[in-house]
Amino acid sequence: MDIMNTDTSASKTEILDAAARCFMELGVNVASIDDVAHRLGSTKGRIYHHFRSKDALVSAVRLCAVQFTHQAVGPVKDNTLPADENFRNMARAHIAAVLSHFAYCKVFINTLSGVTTKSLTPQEQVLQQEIRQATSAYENLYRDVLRAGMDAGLFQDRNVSITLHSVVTMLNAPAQWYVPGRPDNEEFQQTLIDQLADMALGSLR
Amino acid sequence: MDIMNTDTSASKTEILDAAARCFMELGVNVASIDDVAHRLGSTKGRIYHHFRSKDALVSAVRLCAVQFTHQAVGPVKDNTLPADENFRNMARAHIAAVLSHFAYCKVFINTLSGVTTKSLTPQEQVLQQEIRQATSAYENLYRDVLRAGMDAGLFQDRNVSITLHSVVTMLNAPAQWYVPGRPDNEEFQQTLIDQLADMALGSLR
DNA sequence: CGTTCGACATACCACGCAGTATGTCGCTGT
DNA sequence: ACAGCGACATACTGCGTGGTATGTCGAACG
Repeated sequence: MDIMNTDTSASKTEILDAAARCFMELGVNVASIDDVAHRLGSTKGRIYHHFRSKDALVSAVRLCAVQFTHQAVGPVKDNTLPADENFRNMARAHIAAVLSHFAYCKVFINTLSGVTTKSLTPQEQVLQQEIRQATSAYENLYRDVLRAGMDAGLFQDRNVSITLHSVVTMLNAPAQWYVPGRPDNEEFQQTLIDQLADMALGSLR
Repeated sequence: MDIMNTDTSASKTEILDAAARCFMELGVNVASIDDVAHRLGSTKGRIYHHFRSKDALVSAVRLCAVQFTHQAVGPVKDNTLPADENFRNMARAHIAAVLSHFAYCKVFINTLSGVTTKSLTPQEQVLQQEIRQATSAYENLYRDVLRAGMDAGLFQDRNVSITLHSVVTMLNAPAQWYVPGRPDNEEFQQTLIDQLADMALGSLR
């Protein structure tokens, strides 16, 4: 009777996929709910049945982006490894995740600023806080490794916040310029993963 | 009779400053023309007298951002220097420029994606093209140095596009997270310039 | 087999905001 | 002193869009 939880969940993720793509292509503010619905071959009713508001939909997409990367990087993190090697593995997993869930990640980084949507309902503020919390949790994965590397003398001893923000931004950079879909042989993505991870690691030592 | 060119120019830059701040604080799409006008103590009439449309105003702000950094970095570039030293000077100048013209640069990086404002007037497309051209010209400053450094064996031999995009994104990163205005002693900004430039350089070799 | 309920579709409203048409005021040239 | 123009202010409109209220339809109950 109630494995239809899977049904609603499937419908939700389908909506999220369409929303992520619309927001990616048109921009979060330009894309309308009707645009998302039209891509689904549906109408607004379906979306507003699953999400309270447009902001809620956007927040859901952003939260997914964080969860995707976290789920990709968390498992490969291994603190028994030397910090530099550990970091490289994490960086590679992160970049691969960004490429896999491109639309979500692009929306996420494009909404990092300008979310000052003034007076939002308490319901919304909770979601925002949830995202910030998830983001912080994810960043702390790197904060650990950076501190360990600095203590071990493997990384330059720099301001941790500056280092963290700079390196994470660099790892997210493909979401800003990479154009997916092209005759884009898998090979280039591997080159991208290899070289960008090396650059990120190089920026630390 | 016509040094009032200076007058209109002064009024325009005043508008641009207000627009950059509004767009930075509220987001480009959320901020309305009326918001910008209100910040100036004026009305829409003044803005629409100097700019054909809102998109034209946004484009003007973005173009200013590129010009600011170009004017800051161009003069310090010295190809007689070894590539690594040359790059470091350019990076430092770039970061300093980002901090100086923070609002403009923040708007610029926040509008890097999502400018697919579908059917825009030819007038607008010209502006867009002008911005892309200026951006390319600026990026070519770095492309030169990267190639020179790779040829000289000072930098790792990597895909130039990947390297360029990654490094420039990293140099622009402060526009995404840095919060100006705080009890922010000048000292931190110097630390930021020093350490971020070092990281960018480190990512190359 | 009637009832209920979830998952949407349809039709509609309200409003914010870009853009415009028109008015006003001060300066400048002649 | 009058014409003309530049630099705005004021008042107004139209449309896009977020949100809602209501209808429909099929599938799970009992």
